[in-house]
Parts: sequence; structure tokens; C-alpha cells
Amino acid sequence: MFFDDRKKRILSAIVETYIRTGEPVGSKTLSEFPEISVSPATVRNEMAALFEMGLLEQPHTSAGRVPSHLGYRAYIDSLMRVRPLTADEKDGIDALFNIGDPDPDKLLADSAEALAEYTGCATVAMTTTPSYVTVEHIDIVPADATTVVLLVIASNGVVKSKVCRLGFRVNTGIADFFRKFANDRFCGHTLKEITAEFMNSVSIQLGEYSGVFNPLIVGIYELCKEVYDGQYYLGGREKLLTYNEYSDRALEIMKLISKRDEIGPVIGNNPSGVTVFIGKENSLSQLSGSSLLVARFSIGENDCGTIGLIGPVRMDYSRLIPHLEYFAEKLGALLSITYQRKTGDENG
Amino acid sequence: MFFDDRKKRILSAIVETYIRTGEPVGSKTLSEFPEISVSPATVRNEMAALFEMGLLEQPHTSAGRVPSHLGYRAYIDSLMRVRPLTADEKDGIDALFNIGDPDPDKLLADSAEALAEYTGCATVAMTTTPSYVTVEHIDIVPADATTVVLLVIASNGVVKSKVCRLGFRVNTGIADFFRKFANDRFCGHTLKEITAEFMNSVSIQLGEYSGVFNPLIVGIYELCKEVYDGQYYLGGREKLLTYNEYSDRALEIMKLISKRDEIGPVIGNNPSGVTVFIGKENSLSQLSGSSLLVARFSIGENDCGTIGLIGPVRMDYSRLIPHLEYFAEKLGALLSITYQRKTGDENG
DNA sequence: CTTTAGCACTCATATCTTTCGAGTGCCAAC
DNA sequence: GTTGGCACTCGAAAGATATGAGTGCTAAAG
Repeated sequence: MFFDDRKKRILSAIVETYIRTGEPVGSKTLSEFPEISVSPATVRNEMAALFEMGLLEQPHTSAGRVPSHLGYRAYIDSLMRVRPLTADEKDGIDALFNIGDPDPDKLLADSAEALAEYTGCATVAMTTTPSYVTVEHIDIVPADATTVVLLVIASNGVVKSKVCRLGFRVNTGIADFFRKFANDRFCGHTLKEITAEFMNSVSIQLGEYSGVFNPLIVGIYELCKEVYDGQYYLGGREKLLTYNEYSDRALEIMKLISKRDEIGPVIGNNPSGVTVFIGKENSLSQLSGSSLLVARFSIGENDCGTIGLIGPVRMDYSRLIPHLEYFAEKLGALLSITYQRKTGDENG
Repeated sequence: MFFDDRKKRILSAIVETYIRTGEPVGSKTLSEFPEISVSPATVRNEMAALFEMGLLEQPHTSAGRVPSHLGYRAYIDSLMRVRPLTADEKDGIDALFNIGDPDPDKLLADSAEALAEYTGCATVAMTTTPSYVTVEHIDIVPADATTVVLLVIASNGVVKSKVCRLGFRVNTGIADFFRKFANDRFCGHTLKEITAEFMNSVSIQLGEYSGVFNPLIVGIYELCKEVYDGQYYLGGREKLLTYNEYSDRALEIMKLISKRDEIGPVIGNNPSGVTVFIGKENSLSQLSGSSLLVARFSIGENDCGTIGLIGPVRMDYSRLIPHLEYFAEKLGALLSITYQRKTGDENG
């Protein structure tokens, strides 16, 4: 009982039909496919064999067959024909990036939303900051009498700023003093090192001034943390409601993916390209009814983030996988333009 | 047939019971209420009268009664007993504000989320900027060779910053030139005046340099627009899924409230205090099955924003109205601390 | 040895019927 | 004005029946 060519064609047809219709697929339907064209009885024999091999499941005796997780896996890994994107499709994805603000902070959030709209799945987008990234420069700019703007520039080119309102008047002397102090203490340190304890030790070095400057120290800490933590955005969670697979589980899944702690580790550690987790393959049991497509994107040479799709197991892999791949490439390219100033060789 | 005291007690009991149970309320149930204690037959007579007056509805002949929109309205306007918040409840709300980042930009987003969690409703939070607010100061700070940080400080105390990456090296001379130019052109103008056309005319004044400085001009425009547009955040849209009233309309409502264009005008123009829109009272027909509670909050003396709750018509008004009111007060107070630098008298 | 027609069997779904009971409206009595 | 009594209504739940798509198996045909 080999996994011969006809069995492969039948499995493919079952997966594709089930993805399209959501109904278990029966032998009669399959026998009418031009690439199969044998009698329903023969199809039934083959289906029994595929069932024995663990590639199909049966909701109940008198229903058609449905792909098992292994069936989907076999389909995705070797049977599926990935059609390259047409020029129109590429244009369609390119267009998604034209509406948004080119502000890098917003680009990722907008991308997550646009991808959700485009694919009809819920999306997650996150960036990660390598542990070797350091603080390159800190600046403090008086904005008006008691307000300053704090800037932290990291060695990966990310700049974050924050408005700090102080309880006292800030002249250039004070700003200069604090700027020098902060740069002496923080520059060259990796973001990972900038912990609450580290900040305490720095604060102590300010001696009698530590109280006065505390809002600024806290501000720097928050900015560094913000850069190091990276970004985490969700898009189109409500898309899940359009699938009846989620009729009573939507809330649970929507809550789950809102938790960065839960999802971050799952989608953060994947090789480049598109990785697929089908149903029970997900390490989180709540996702056993969902599939997760994850793609990494990079700025220049530097891997920097992940964008993922969450939808029902019955999702259109052959369309979504290449589209997600192209989307991630495009996103990386766009971010690279924004951050072009920096390349890998300048990093620690 | 007067709207006498007993009728009022019966209506109140119907509203409160229906809110609690979600089931139409029958005469027998009501007759057992201590504040009613007349026979079911008498209650039926009263209910028939209330029905005549348009305060009750009947899902079908053999079911109990349900409040009509007028019934809810009468209840909220004159029958409902608003219990003042206990110290514990106030503490509970106060605690919601302790977790978040005191960054004013994030405070509102976090508030919307916290309020949703606290009330079990979807929330909307937005700020509006009065049309008399002007540009007070613009700054440009070189961050590294080709990167600058733009700052716009508005007369209402709001400061926004943005990182701009330029295609050329920026020295202090260039920065000083542009700073002076920008302040000369923009300071004193209201944010409302800073339109795309206005920016064009400014750009022309830069003559041969207009191309080079264009990213900065665009950056200023975006910052001004960001300040003028104010913020718009949603919280806990998925909470709607917990009410079976929304079993098949949740997606529609979730999409609707995501559109600032649709909801903004509805919630933005209300008097201070809590305003209630019950079901069909909403100007948007899609909200006819929902109620909307809206509260304004202010910074110091200046009215500055709105926070609202969206949930099923059958929501617990007597609890939510005072809680929302206190929440809005507290939010305003917190923002006032952040923006205390400015008070009304300094504004144009 | 593979393929196919035939046939009895299974079982979810849809439809129809029946039953049940909470609740009503109305009337007559208190 | 209030109440008990009673026939009536109608949705929801439970049961009964029918439908039909799909199966597994067997035996004959290729």
C-alpha cells in the first residue's frame, strides 16, 4: 500500500475541496475530478487506504472525509502547487503599503491591519531587538521652560523620543550637564543591560541631584525598554468571527493572541521564510483548531521581526503562503529604506 | 390612568429584573417583590396600563414584558436610584490608573482598555482639540549625522515629536536656519489653519531649498495634524461577544465602532456629565440594539475629550453611569497633572 | 490484481407533531 | 380597587419520521 500518485492526487483534491467548501468530501464528488476520473468505489478504496495511513479523518461513518493534521502537513510539504504571484497580485500587496504613514513606528501597526484586511485572517506583527544592540546616543532638548524631550538612539538605528515634564525650570546648563552625564553612563551599554537595577546604580551616582533628575532617568529607562522590547501589534482579530469554526471559540482566541507573553515566544523563534503550524502542531493547546503562518522579515541583512497569520486550520495555504512571503519581503524592504543609514557592520 | 407610584415601582422592577436576567418579566415574579406585594392579577392590570403608555413591550402574547425604549428612558431619567460609589469602588477605579504608563499618549489608550475590562463593555476614547489652539513652538534637534527630531509644541500644552531621516548631513547651522524659518512661519497660527495648502505656500517660500527641506515640512504638517486630530482609541471590542444579544451582530458593531468618522461625531458633541443613548435613540441605525454612555472629561477648565461605553441596551445603567462619571473625572484629573503647566488663561 | 456496480447500512439533518408550561386577558366575586 | 379563577396563546423542548449523502463490503468484470 504505497502513497502512490493517485493517492496523492486524491489527497490534494480532498484538501483543496475541503478548504474551499468546508464540507467533508465524498467519493462521488472526487470521482468527477478530471485528474482522478475513476469510479466512486475506487476512490473509496483509496480513501480507506489514506485513512489507514492517518492522512484522513471521518467526522462520522456516513460523512465524507476530511484531512487530518498529517494530511494537511503532507499537502503543504509536498503536494501543494504554489503558484507564483501574478504581477497584479504583487501590485495589490505593494498598494497596501502606499496608504500608511511612512513613520516606522506606525508602519508595522498599519501593516498588520492591512495584511488582516487582505487575507481575512487575524495578524500579529512584532519586532525583536538583538541583544547586542547598544545605546549610541542620548539627547535632552529643552522644549519650553519646564518641558524637555528625551531622545535615545540605539545602534540599530532606532530612535525613540519622549516628552518629559519636569517640576523645575531647565536651562541649557542643566541640559548640558545631564546630557553629558547620561551619555557617559549609558552609551556603549547594550539595551539588555539597562535594567531597573542598573538605573538604580546610575541614580545613586547623581548623589543629591538624583531626586530632581529622577523623571529623566525613568524616562531613559522607559525609552530603552521600549526599543529593546520592540513592537507588538495585532490586526483584524474580528476577522475570526467570519469563520464558523470560531463560532464559540472566537473570544478565547482573540484574548489569547492579545497576550504577547503567550504568542511572542511561539512566533518569535522561527527560521526565515514562511513557517506553518497546523492545528495541533501549535504548542499552545488553545490554538489546536487554528493554523499559524509565520514569516520573518529583515532590515538589510539583519533579521528583525515576524509577521504572522492566524486563521482556521481550513485556510487557503496555497494562496496565503506565497502572499505572506511576499508581504514580509516587501515590509522588510520598506523598513530598510527607513533605516538605511545603518547596516550590519556598524553593530557590535 | 396616571403614572402613579405603584406603576413606577413596577416599571423599575421590570427594568432591573430584565437587565439582570435577560428574560421577559412576568406578573407572578413581580408580585413577589416586597415593594410591590399585590396579586399577579393586579400587576397584570398595571402592566397593561404601562403597555398602553408605551413603556413596555411584549415579545409575544404569552411572554412576560420587556421595557421599551421609552421605558428605559423613564427609568434612567427619573426612576433609577443612583447609588453613590463606595470608597472601595472608587479605589478600584483609581487602581486602574496606577498600572499604566503616565505618558499622556498612552494614558488614553490604556484607559480605554482598562475601562472595558472594568465594565465589560466596548469603549471608545477620544480627544478633541479646540480650534483656537495655536502652534507655540517648533524645534528641530539633530540626533545624528542625517537624523533629526522634529518637535511641535501647541498652545494647549501638547508636545509631539517625530524622528525624520534626511538624505543629507545636518549641521547646527542648517538646524538653526530651519528652526527660525519654521517658527517665523508657523508660530501663532492655529492648528486648524495648518492645511496642505498652507504647507504648499510655506514650501514655496523656501525657494530653491524647498526640495531639500520637504521631509521636514511634511513632518511638521503631520505633527500639527496629529495634535489637531487628537486621539481615538478603542478598548475591549471583543467584550461584545460575551452578550448573546450580539451573537450575530458582533462583527458589524465591531467594524462600525472602529470607524472614527462614524462614531466620532456621535460621541463628540455632548454636554458635560454622562449622556445616555438608548437603542433606537442612536443616530446610527446599526446601533439600534446597543446603548451608548458618553462622558466628557476635561483638563483643568478645558473640555478636552470624551470616553464612551458601548454595550447591549440591557446594560446595568444604575451601576455604569456613576462609575463612568467617576472614571472620566479621574481621567481628566490625571491628564491635568500631566498638562498642569498650562491653564486656560494662556490660551488664545 | 485492479476496477467497478450493486446493495444494505449508518447517521446527521430537516421537518413535522406533540407536549408542556409560563404567562396573558378577561370576568366575576370580594 | 383588588383578587381568584379559567380559558387561551404561543414559544421551547422532546419525540417521531423521513431524507439522503456517504460508507463498507461483496462479487463480477476487465
